[in-house]
Parts: sequence; structure tokens; C-alpha cells
Amino acid sequence: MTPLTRDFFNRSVHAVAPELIGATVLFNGVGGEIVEVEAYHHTDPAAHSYGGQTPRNAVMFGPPGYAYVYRSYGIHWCLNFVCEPEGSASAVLIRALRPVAGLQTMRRRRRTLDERLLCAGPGRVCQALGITGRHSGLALDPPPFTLTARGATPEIAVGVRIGITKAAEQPWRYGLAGSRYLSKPFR
DNA sequence: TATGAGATCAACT
DNA sequence: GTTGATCTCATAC
Repeated sequence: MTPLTRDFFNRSVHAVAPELIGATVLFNGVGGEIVEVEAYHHTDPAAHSYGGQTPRNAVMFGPPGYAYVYRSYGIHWCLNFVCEPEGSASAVLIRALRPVAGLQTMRRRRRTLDERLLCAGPGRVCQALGITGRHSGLALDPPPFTLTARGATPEIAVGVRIGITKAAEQPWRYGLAGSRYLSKPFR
């Protein structure tokens, strides 16, 4: 169980994103295996950092290995891992987990007993782990975060990203092939 | 199974 | 005033 260090994130998002599939993320001991992510590069019109720095996205412009959390559609929180050397403003959106630790806590927060729906979607992940905008800017290596590298290399599925209108054709969504915990199946 | 409304906020026009 | 890296619930097919 090797922890993910800052060096791991200090590379291209397109290298980091697929390698996160199969890794484990815990927040205060609650979480699971990452089964779905999306990559956002600062040259990408769909990225929050595309139009330059604002108070909301400032964390993306900082060093890699930090959490960027933002509010989506007014109600949900979405968790990102900042990547690449400082200033490049690129990040990986955590879209879905296979629940592993703290199932009872997640079921209570999510108000559902259906294990498949605990962490299937970026808003659900944050609700299940108890992550909000207060946690934006936290480092990923010390607690409350615990990130662990995967063991064997899993089969990775690739597809187009979900719920965006700009640069929607880019195949920058990565998932664990065949997983039943995805927010949507790959095709 | 599929579409539609509502919730609710920061950025941008 | 509009839009969006979303989810839930209701109603319709």
C-alpha cells in the first residue's frame, strides 16, 4: 500500500488521470476505490481554469497534490485533484468510487441503502465522504485525506466526458472497465 | 425507460 | 439575467 505523493500529481493530467483508476481515496477513513475520473487541462475550454484565475478556482493555479472543491449547479460539491507543475491549473475530477470503508457513514449521509448509488457521480462522492468547499485547498497526502496507489494495473475504459457542452468530444473520461459503480457505463 | 422541473450559487454577459 | 464538470423526484410512455 504505497501512498500517493505530490510527485505523483506533478505530471500531465492525462498521465495521472488513468493511473488514478484503481487507487484508493479515503476522507477521515471513509471512501473507496476510484473507478471513474475526468481530466481537465488549462487549455481545455471546459476547464474552470480556462478563462484565468478567479477566487473560486485559485486552488487549481497552486501546486499539485491539493484538493480543489467547487459547487456545481448551486447544490452539489465536486472533488478534484490538482495536477501538473504549479501554475498550469490542471486537475482531475473524481466522478465515482467503489465504496470500501465507512459504508454505514456513507449510507447515513446519502440516505440510501443502495451501495451502487453511494458514490456514483461527483456530487454523490462528496456527499458520501462529507467533503464541502471548506476542504478546498487541503493537501492530499496528510489526513484527513488518505490516498493509496493501486496494486495491479486494471483494464481502463476511455470515453467522452459527461455533462459538459464545451470540448465535449474530447475522450478524457477514464473508468474501471466493467465496474458496476460507474456513474454511467462506457460504450 | 425517458424526459422535465426544481434546487441554488459563482462567474460571466 | 443566463449558464453550468449535478442529482432527485415526479410524471409520462
